[in-house]
Amino acid sequence: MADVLETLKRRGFLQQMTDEASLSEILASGPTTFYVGFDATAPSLHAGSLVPIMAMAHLQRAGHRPIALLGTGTTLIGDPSGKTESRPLLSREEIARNKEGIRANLENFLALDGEKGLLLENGTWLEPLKYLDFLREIGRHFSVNRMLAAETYKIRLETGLSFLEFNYQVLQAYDFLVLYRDYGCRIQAGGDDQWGNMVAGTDLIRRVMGPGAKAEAMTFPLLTTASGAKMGKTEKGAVWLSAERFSPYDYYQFWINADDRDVRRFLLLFTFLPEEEVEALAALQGAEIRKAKETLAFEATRLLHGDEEAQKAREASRALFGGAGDASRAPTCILSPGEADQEMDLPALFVRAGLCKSRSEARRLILQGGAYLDGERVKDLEKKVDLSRLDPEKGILLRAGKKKYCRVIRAPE
RNA sequence: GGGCAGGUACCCAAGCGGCCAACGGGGCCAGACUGUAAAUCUGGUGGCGAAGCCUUCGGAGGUUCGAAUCCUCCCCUGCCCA
Repeated sequence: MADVLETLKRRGFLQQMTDEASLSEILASGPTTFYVGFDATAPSLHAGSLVPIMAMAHLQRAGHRPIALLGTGTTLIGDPSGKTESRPLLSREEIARNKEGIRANLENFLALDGEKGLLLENGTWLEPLKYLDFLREIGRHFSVNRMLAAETYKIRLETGLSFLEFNYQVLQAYDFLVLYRDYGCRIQAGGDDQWGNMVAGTDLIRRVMGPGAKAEAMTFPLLTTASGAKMGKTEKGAVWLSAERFSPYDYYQFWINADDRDVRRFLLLFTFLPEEEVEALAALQGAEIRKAKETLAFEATRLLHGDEEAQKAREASRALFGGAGDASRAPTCILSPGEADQEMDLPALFVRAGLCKSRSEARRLILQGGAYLDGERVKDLEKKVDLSRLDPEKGILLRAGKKKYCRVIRAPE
């Protein structure tokens, strides 16, 4: 069995470990069960969750058994760790809906068939808990003094921390105990903001299961891009993993627009390319780096959306930005025949294609010279576009600014 | 429950009766320069528009020719006290 911990370390996955020697020993001794928790706060995960997911995939490839734990119970509480304010409470219905989306995201990367990997939800054991029993059996192991001193709650102690949220850590620790006891899960992994919650879990296991109990925790770095933004967020919002919320083309573009300084790190984290290959790509200088970015984008898109979608996205990207490739793969807006028969002025067209939010915004765009029709800059606000004779294949290509494209075509009668 | 301080556009934050669609900064958008990078510079950043109009300053009422600005009630947040 290859030293997967070493691999993870070299590829930049590891931030903190409770006991590196012990972890290494556990992983080397044979197939091991480990878990990573995911909050069910949204109907899709976003790119920020990719680090843990990729780490899980590496471990699974090395023969270990991942448990993806969906926080259907803990999400009812809300994790205050490192947050400046509490989130609105989610209903059970929302959480149930979110769960399905997240499951689909995870299954793109991991086998969660119950054999090679498991998908569990902590609502299963948290929902039936009896308050008094829980306090007596689990609550007594927690020191309020220590929890209050924790760094993750520091901000919240100034701005307000409700008793509800204060319980989050206790519940997450309890999760680990349940998984340890009932599923033989010995390792918890997660983002570095989870460190406090994870260590609370290993402590609880030792206290409840006795000093011989060996449970470990490891965290992954919380990535920021070289320009300081949180990984997985763009100005327009999160980079979702669900194709419905964030198209494969947009996903591809997200990666290809990576900052130069991030390319090496991203290739190591978000692709399975061998390290030598990554180093070769990362060594490219100047404009050549675009080759490395194209590889990054293609591989990352392939992992999430599959080979076919990745190829389509690459075709579109090449066509729009390089002049080669098939432009019909570009994002497309289809007009009904009724719509197409009406003349539209330029602002209306840009709004209809979704490139601008309001007519005012479209007007600004056009006035400032950021609007293009089939590659030609257009500055005439009044210009009418005759859509009734659009070529049903090619349509007309709209561009807003440097990077946003939309092809408008007319639906067949 | 009592006392105090607050709630202004994506965020921070001015404004405290007309000159306010609301200073400034950040962010974001566009342009120039580039390599679909970074940095830099310029312009823009509620909506509809030709002028102009319409909707905004926690919510609802009120005073006034005129309110983000004054008054009343309510909601929310933080701090201190119970």
